[in-house]
This record gives sequence, structure tokens and C-alpha cells, in this order.
Amino acid sequence: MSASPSAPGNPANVTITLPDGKAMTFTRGVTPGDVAAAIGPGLAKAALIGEVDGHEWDLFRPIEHDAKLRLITKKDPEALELIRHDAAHVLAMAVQELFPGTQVTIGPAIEDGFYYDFARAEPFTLDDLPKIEAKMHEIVKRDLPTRREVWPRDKAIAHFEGIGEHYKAELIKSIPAGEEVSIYWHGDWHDLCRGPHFATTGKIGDAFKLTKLAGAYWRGDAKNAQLQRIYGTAWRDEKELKTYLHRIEEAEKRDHRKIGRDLDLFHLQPEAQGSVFWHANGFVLYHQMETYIRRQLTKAGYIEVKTPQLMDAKFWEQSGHWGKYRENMFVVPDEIPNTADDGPIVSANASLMALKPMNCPAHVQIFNQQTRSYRDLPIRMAEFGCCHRNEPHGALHGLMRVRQMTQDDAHIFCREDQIQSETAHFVNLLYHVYKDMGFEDVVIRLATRPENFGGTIERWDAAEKALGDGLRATGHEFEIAAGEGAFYAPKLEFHLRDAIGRSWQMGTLQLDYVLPERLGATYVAEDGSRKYAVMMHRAVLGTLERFIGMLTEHYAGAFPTWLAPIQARVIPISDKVKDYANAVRAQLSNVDIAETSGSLRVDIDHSAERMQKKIRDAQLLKIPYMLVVGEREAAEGKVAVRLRSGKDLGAMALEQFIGRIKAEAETRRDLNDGPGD
RNA sequence: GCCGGAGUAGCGUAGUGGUAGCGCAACCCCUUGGUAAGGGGUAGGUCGUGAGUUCAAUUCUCACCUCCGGCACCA
Repeated sequence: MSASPSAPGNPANVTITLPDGKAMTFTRGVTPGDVAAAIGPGLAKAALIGEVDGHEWDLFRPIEHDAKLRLITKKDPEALELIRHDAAHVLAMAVQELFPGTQVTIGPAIEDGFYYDFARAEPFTLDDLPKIEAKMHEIVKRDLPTRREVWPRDKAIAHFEGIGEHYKAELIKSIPAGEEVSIYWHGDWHDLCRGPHFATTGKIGDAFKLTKLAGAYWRGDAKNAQLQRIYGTAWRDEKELKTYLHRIEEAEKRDHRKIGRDLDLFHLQPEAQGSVFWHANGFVLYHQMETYIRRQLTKAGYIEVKTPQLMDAKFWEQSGHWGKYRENMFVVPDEIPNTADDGPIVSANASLMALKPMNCPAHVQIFNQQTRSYRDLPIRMAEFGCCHRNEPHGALHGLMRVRQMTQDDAHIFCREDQIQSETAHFVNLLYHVYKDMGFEDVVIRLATRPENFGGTIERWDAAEKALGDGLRATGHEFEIAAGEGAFYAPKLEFHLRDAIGRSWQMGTLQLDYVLPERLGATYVAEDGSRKYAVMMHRAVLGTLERFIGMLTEHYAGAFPTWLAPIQARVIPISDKVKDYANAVRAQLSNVDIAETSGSLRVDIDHSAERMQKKIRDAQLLKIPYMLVVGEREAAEGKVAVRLRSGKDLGAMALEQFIGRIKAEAETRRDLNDGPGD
């Protein structure tokens, strides 16, 4: 293959235009690799793949037409994904070399890494990972050349069936008829793949590591066979890999379950799995959040109610939960338990009740207690509703996924023409709250009709459209989550990420035409007719549990002053100032904080330890203020103020300190005193 | 629920077929100190639960429970 520029206009030639606008002529069938070599040896070495007219293109894949070409190197943003995709292939090769008979399925690049799903009768164990990793490094060292072939579908299907790769054959069957079936070879190993891939296996380098092992269902469906997934991470170089591993290590320190123990916030135990024991410190967070949200709701025109925990099964039948949601409900017999030793505890035909998994049907009952006029709408009915959901054991996760939860729930009963303004009203409220809490990075998804849906498709389509239009009007971007709606309504999901990057749904807005019809929630319209109200289910925090878990990780336990379980700790230097220290504490504890119906939360360290130790202890508890008092302070009516950042504000009059901390607590905004604060 | 891993004192950990140590925390004594660990001592464990193998099980086997990482499900 000649890479030297030749005369244009010849049908045997192609013109390649580079990003800087420079055009070069080559013999037809030139590859991006050839072009790179023609430009210079440095680029030839650095190039990973090409991009031909906007499509990713292997370095070794011929170009048959005039085209724009960009060469992608490790420095380009795409490089990481490419490295990870290639690493997935090398992982598959390594596994098949070490464990013959293992079937390959899919292996994509993901955030921070890659995975590959395998089908093998005997499960992998953790001990296999180092072996596989070593084999991967060996394959990289072999620097095997890559080759791309396009096969007819039938041949590809027959071939993969023939070698026992049934999952691959099934994948090919699902490729649309018009699309190419491309096969990539690395040495004598081959796989169905869309590509692109590097020219040799050596190009991915050695900055990868296998991280975890997991079961994963074929095509993400629990009805299918479970495959074995191996996860790995891969980077441009060792330094990036090290940085990543360090980042994960640091993030794990922010885990709310660890901080929850260290700061004595809450605990969980097997006898009440998935239900939180809030300790005094943690309950401060809970209570402060509830109070804060209650104020926001009042200002936003909500009313607050409280509804029963336990309701008859017939009620849930009517709402539709019995039919569509029963497997998530805790069912309770409505019968006095039999106390005879040999008798059954309840009879077989006991009538049933259920703990509420949601508040919505109960709110409709309140709505229905009066005849409502179109002029009454919207009615925004809030409840800090305690709900129980029988979640699968494997789903439980600290505060993030529990079985007993308190939602900052509300249902907006409104008219069709109010949907858009109510959507905007809610979204603005949500963003206001998230901003107050320090969350900027919110991902919104519109979850559409699931398989297990109630109501009619027409109603669903209408609801999905109205919700999407309403959100669009607020100007926020969102993505579609097909088939992920609740059984009764499509929903907007507002997601945040935890310390290690897992995304959790917090707030939600759901538009429901179904429940008002099932439960007869009507109002009298302008023309005197009865119309069904539209119901919007919504929560800003989602649940107090999950939100507090998220806050804990967000602040790594160093809560802003208004939330901090202990806002200040008095640290007497010696017993000589015991009385003064107690007086300081007493005075602070009596400072009322507006907006919270509470006072300052202050404690005192009377232990026999030295001051340094007391400071260290307070520091580890991430208490915002340490008030050191010795004989000097006692004499002058002062406190020596130290921040948890380590910054020493020096001695100040107690009144001055009160002014400062009160302002912080009431504005929910900490003063910044320079780096580290 | 499924796959892999783990469960030893409040927390973090060591260890062994002959019933267990260490650090921090707790408690007591000494020390009364000026911004991230003063010194000494004491107490605390049916080694997740239940079976089995064995003269003997925390250790080996099985079952179950819970937790951790994923998958599925979901706020």
C-alpha cells in the first residue's frame, strides 16, 4: 500500500481531508493507519483509531471514498471508552483461554471501566480474578494484531452456533437485517463486535485491574439465565489508574453507613432489617429536615394531613395496589391471635389488612370527604407518611433502601389545565430545596409506561405527554427511561449520586389519571358537571431516610451548622473552669433558633483527658465549633473558638459567638473562613 | 429473590482441630494540661445461629440468618 500522495481525480484514488482542512490523496483502500504513517511516525504510533466522516473507524480498515478523517489518540476524550472496550475483549480472550467452554456474551465499556458477561456452569470465584488479570497482561504483551471481517448473517449465526456460542448467535439474530455483522479477530481469537478496536492488543496498555464479580441476568431480565459478570477498571496509564483507586478509597470513607456508626446517627439490626433505629444525633437530622420541608411546603401553599398506617385489604383492592403491588406489601391478619399452644396463631380465613406502602389512596379519602369545586383546585395535600414496602432482601442498603420509610409526600389534586403550572411550581420548589442542601448535579428522567400498568394506554400516553410538556416548559433537560414508570402513572425522577457514584432516585413527580377514577375523586366543573380530578404524586426529598443518607455522604458527616447534631462542644481546659464551662453551655443551650422551633445544640466534654485529646475527639465527630475555655476565658467572659477545619478564631466574647452561630443556624448558611472551613 | 464474598468484645482487626489475642472506645487511678491521641490499671467474647464429623469444633462439613459488592426490583 502506497501512502504517498498521488494525483486527484483518478477513480483509483481517494481524497482524505484532515481536521485542519489539509487534503491528501491516497490510493483507494487506504487505511487511517496509513494516513497517520504518511503524516509522521509519531502520530502513527499514537493513533488508536480513526474517525471517518464522523464514524469511528479502525486504523486498519480501508477507506473507499473521499472522506474527512480525524485520528484519535490517547489524549482525546474518546480514548478512555475505547481502551475499556478493548480491555473487555482482552478479558473475554483471557477467560476463554483459561476456562475453555465458557461462552461469551456482551462486554461494554462503562463509567470508569468495563465488564464482560460470561456463561459458564461453574461460577468464578475471587481467586480467579488475579489469574485472569495475569492472563490479560500476557495477551497485551503478545501484541496480537486485530482484523475485521464482515460476514453474512446466516454464516455468522451458523458459525457461532457451531462453536457452541449460543448467546452470540442469539445476538446476531437480533441485529437488524440491514446492518453489517462484523467479526473482530485478535490473533486467532474472534468475537462478534460492532468495533472499533485498536490495531493490536498491546495498545490498551497495562493500566487496568479486575475489580469485582457479580451475577447478571442475560439481557437484564430476571426471567433469563444468570450469567457471570466480571468488572474491571481501565485507564490511560498507571498514574490515572492509581488516582482512580485512590478516589474510590476516599469515597468509601464517606459511606453513610460508616459515618452513621462513627457519629452515632443510627443503626440497623437483623430483627428489624430495613428499618432504621434513629439515635439522638441522627434524629436531629431527621427532625431538622422535616421541619425545614414543612416550612417550605407551607410557604408553597400545601396543607398537611396524617392518614392511617393499617387499612383493610378491600381498600387496597379498590385502589389497585392489591392487584399490582401486593408482592411489595406487608399483609396483616385482622384477627386476635390465638394464644393456645397447639393452635394456629391465626385462622386460615382471617380477613386481611395491609400496612400502607403509599399514601395516595388515603389522601383521596380526605379529598372525597367534601364536594370539591373547580375553584378549590389545586389542593396540595402533604403528609410525612410512614410507608412500609416489602423490598427484596438483596435490595436493602443502609438508609438508601429500607423497608420502612418516611416520604415527604404530597398529592396535588388539580384540573387538567393546571398540570403545566403545577409541574413548574413543583420543579421550582425541588430545585430550591436541593440548592439549599448543596446539591447541584441533578439528573432528571421521565419514566414511561411499564409492562405491569393500570388504566388504559390512551390515559398513559396523555399523562406522559403532559408530564414531558410540563417539564420542558421549565427548561430542564431530561432523559427518557422507557418502561420504568410506576404501575399507576408515569413519573419524573430526580436523581442524585452517592459518594461512590451510584445514582439514586430522590424526588419524583407522577401524573396520575387512573387513581382518581378508581376511587372516584371528582370535582364540580364550571359547567356544573362532575369531572375527575387529576392527581400528581410528588416528593421533593423522596424519603427522609434516603435523603439523609445522601446528605451524610455529600457532607462526609461534616454537616452545616444548622443540621449538625452537635453544633458546638465546650472544652474546659481543666476542672478549675468547670463552673464557667457549664455556664457557657447552659447559656448557649438557651439560645432559640428561629425557623426550627429549637435551640442551639451544645454539649460539653468533662472527661479527664487533656485538651488536645478533647479537641481531637470533637474533630473526629465533625462538630462545627469547639469552644475552648480556660482560666483566661473564664476571667474575661470569653470562649476560644476553634473550627473543625482546624482554624483558630481566637477568643471572643460569648455574645459575639452566639451572634455568629445563631446567624449560621438561622440562615442555613455557614460562614466561610477561608480554606478548609 | 439470584451470583460472588464476609460474619471473632461497642468499633477496627489477629489467630488456631485442644474453648481466643491486639488497638481504639468504656470504666478506675495518677496527671490540671492552651488547639488532632499524657501515663498506669480494670472489665468486656456462648468466635452469626442450628445441626453434623471428631475424644475434642471458633477452626472441618451442611443448612439457615444477617451484612457487603453486583444483578433484578425500587423512593
